[in-house]
Amino acid sequence: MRTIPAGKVATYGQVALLAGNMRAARQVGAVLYGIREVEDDVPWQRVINASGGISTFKVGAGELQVALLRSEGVEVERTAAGPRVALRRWQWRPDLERFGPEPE
DNA sequence: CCTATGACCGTGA
DNA sequence: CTCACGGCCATAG
Repeated sequence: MRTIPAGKVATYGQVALLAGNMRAARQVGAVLYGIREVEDDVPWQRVINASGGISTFKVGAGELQVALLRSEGVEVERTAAGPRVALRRWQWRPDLERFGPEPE
């Protein structure tokens, strides 16, 4: 997760894949659940679900995540279904980094 | 060993 | 766009 660049986001499944098991997305979330926000120095805020939404249920954590993402340049829009990020544009694509920004 | 659970995912209606 | 379903697999009990 520390390899995810600031200003980009990754999905749980994506992280799971990078970790070796594409189908262990749930475990990724389970790990994040136990993260010590400050001390562990991992950009947990860059991990969102496959729909571009925030998955945490911890009160306040969602707001914090949105704030953190915005502070690093990621656009988070407010929809009826809650905060949402356009993966089309903000998802980290390790294999495409050298091609520059994704054009919408 | 067996069941229930969950910061998930993809597909199909 | 929304919703339901089935699949996943490490953990906890």
